[in-house]
Amino acid sequence: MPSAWTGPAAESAVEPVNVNSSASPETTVRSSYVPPHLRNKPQGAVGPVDNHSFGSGGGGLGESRENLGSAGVGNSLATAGGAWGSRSATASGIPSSGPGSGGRFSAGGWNKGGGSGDVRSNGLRSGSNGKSSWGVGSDPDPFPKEEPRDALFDQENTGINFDAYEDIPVETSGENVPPAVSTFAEIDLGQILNENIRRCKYLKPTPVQRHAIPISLAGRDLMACAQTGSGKTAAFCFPIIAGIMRNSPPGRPRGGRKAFPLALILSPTRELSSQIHDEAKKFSFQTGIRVVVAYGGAPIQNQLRDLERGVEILVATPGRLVDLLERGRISLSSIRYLALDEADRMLDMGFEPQIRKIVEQMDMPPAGRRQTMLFSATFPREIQRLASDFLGNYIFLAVGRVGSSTDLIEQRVEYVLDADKRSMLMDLLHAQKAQGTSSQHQLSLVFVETKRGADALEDWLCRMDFPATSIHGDRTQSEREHALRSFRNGVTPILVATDVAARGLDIPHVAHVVNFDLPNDIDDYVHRIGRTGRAGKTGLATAFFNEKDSSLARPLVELMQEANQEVPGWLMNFASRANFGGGRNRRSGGASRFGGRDFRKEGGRGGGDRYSSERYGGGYGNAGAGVSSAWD
DNA sequence: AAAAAAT
Repeated sequence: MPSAWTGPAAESAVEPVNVNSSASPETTVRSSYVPPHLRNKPQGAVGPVDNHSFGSGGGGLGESRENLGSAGVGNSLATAGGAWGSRSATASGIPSSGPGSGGRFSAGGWNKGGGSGDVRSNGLRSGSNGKSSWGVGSDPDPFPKEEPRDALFDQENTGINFDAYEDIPVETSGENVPPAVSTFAEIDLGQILNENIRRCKYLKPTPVQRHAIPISLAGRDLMACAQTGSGKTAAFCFPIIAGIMRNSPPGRPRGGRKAFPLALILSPTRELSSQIHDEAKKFSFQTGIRVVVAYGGAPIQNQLRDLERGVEILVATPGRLVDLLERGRISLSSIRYLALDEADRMLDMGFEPQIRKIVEQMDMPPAGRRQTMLFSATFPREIQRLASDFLGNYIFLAVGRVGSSTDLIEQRVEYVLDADKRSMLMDLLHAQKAQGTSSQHQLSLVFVETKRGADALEDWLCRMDFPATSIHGDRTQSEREHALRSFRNGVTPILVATDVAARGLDIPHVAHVVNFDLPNDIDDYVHRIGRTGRAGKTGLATAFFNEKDSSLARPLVELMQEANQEVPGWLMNFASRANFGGGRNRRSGGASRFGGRDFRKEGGRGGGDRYSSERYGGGYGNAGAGVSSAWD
């Protein structure tokens, strides 16, 4: 069901890279994952193979992404009319309406003549130029030698407010917990990795890194509560990479069709896997370590070929990995490191059978002969069972959410009838646009409840001339990747999303999260608003609330009060009117913010014992509430 | 009730 954006005309509007002249290509074109089916392809093959529905515009998309920071992209930066900057667009001589974009850009309101056919051809050209100037080396080295490499390493850390990390509460428990470090220099990660850390401009470790890295380097299993944006990915990648370098530096490919990865990183969504893959590749630059990603929605042949070329670190979603295992193309017998990211999310999504199959029923070495790291935002019973089954004598680490219970995220709730939501959203987006400067994108992430709703809203926004795109599970993988990329780099600074984007995705600089439709579960709300105010920056979250959301009123008020937010009187009324014991909405006061506890402390070690609802570590607000359930 | 994930 292609939306307006999937047509060539729409594509032309979103394709140009942003217009902000003050931003260099290096900082505006984010590092992004190149899916297997786009790698090392002769140029002409990209469009058709890619299978996205952008028509003839397709080839350019993959290309411009593949050549980060290339001259080609710079070219389009200099000339293309960005969606935000009508003035610049016209100043660059781009017609205010072009072939194929007529109707949609006549309504005015957002910008006049932001995109055009000319722009699209520019985008395409940039792709081709990039291709020819940089080439796509046929070797696995992801970083062509000069500028592009710096571009990649520059991306993640710009503007992280490290001071905001200082106050984050951290708690550890377990036997002989290795002491935390306060600098990277205190840990022996090896020279190459240290160099990559420097390239990434990581000046000092984040709290989760300070604790998790020494724990993992000491060879201990780890169960950790930490959110994306806290530096979690590096926290489990550094020890893996350092360990591989120290104990079994990558040698020749083993040959044969079966791959024998040394480390496995499981994550719930394709986008998250792809993001981890990007990070891991940066960290293992010039180590010889090969990082391969495998997930569904992309042709398996390319992943098979990548695996055949050798893999030390495999990043995967569970479904595709099971497929590959069943085909006998991967053996887990060499696994020495296992990391499960967003474990609660994976269980929510029904992955437990696949995960258990991967970890327990294939040929992976058992706990004790491998090192296991489990990350989860909450600690319900299923996670606890998973932990006692997968981990041995582990250390428990809980890290507060960056910006939790602070005023880093300003939460607003507006009473809006369904019929008025669109016009209200329009007002917010206009206000958001007015706040942005020409050099700084003000990204807005709009959550809706259904995939249909996402399509509808995106279509409407586009018709109203808002530079919007969408991400949800009915879109093809390449559409999803393109949407995310185009959002991240500011081409379409409005992203309409279902909960596929609620967790895990680390999108820097989201200025505004709009809950166009509120979720039913307060946990989901917390995750959604967590897309803003990241890495110590401030953010704004606006929710549209009406009678349909009554059951969320009480937990929402509690949450806002904990975070010292101003709660509107009418919402208080909803909360007091709400029938008591609103089932699952009542659960999880604080676990999503400062999560959980070491349940071993409660004598519930092992199997069937239900954990008590008693709390521990009360110093951090509502810690641990998430594990008591409505069933108790 | 919806979303995500292997085909």
